[in-house]
Amino acid sequence: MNDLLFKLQLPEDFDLGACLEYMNRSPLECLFRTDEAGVSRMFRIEGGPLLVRLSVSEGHKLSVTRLHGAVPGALEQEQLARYIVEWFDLDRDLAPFYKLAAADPLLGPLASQHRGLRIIGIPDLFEALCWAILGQQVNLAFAYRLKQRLTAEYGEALEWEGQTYYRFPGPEVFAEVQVEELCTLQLTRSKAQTVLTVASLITSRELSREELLALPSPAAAEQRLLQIRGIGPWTSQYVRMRCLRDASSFPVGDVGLQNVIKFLTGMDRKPTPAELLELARPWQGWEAYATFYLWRALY
DNA sequence: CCCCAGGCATTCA
DNA sequence: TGAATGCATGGG
Repeated sequence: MNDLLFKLQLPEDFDLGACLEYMNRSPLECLFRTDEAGVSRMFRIEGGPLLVRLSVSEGHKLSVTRLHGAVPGALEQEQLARYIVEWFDLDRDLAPFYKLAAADPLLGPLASQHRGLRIIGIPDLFEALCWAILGQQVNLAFAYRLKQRLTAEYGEALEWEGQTYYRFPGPEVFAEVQVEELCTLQLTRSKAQTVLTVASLITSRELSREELLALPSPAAAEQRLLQIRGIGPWTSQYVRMRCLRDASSFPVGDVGLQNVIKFLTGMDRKPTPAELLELARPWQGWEAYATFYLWRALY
């Protein structure tokens, strides 16, 4: 079928291939499917599920095509476009980042090697919070497994051409769910409780992405998130980075980041948060991008 | 059996 | 305010 819905003009310093490499890092990823030249993802619009594929087309444009499902109206296409802009951070000018990276011994090689990679966002607040919560203090493979189970159990599935596509469940799905039920998916009690707390806050509109973005500063948004039990510094900084699109967010507690720095600098131990902050001084304003690129050295 | 993983809450000085 | 400790779970 392959209906072209619309095209988005891509910014300079965008390379879909570099983004796909990152997105392709786990075979357990269940919320989108990458191929050599693009990525497909399921959305839900008024008319039902909609399967969309993104790929690059002539003139440095991103083509958005409908593979299957409901036909989006003009308004829905605008929402979809907005989602994609946030997903790939398309409206950010990366020139300043590459300028500082070129002068940085740690970032320089990574910036050249992955040039055009952007922070792959998680525009939906509930999904972003859940992903961070699931990822607390477990290895990444297990975090993906937890997300996969949660999605398969509570999300929405769509079969098309022999593949299954999933959509992450909305927070309202968890209204009647008990902690014990989530624990059967191998979430710890604490993770299960935090997921339910967040689901309830978002469903009742006590918490929203719009509200967080409307706060005076990203730091204020972080403070707001920290008030929620089960959400600590790492989770709130991670959400700032992946959902609120704050390029200056710096998850210093991140063990992956610590390990990369240890590896790249040849330290015989992991750096302390204080040492990381010192190291990150030249990255002022771009700490999240620095972190994202540094993560690339891990896989 | 031990250590680690894209932490958090609690306690104690 | 900040360091130390307990905690929960699977993987290697």
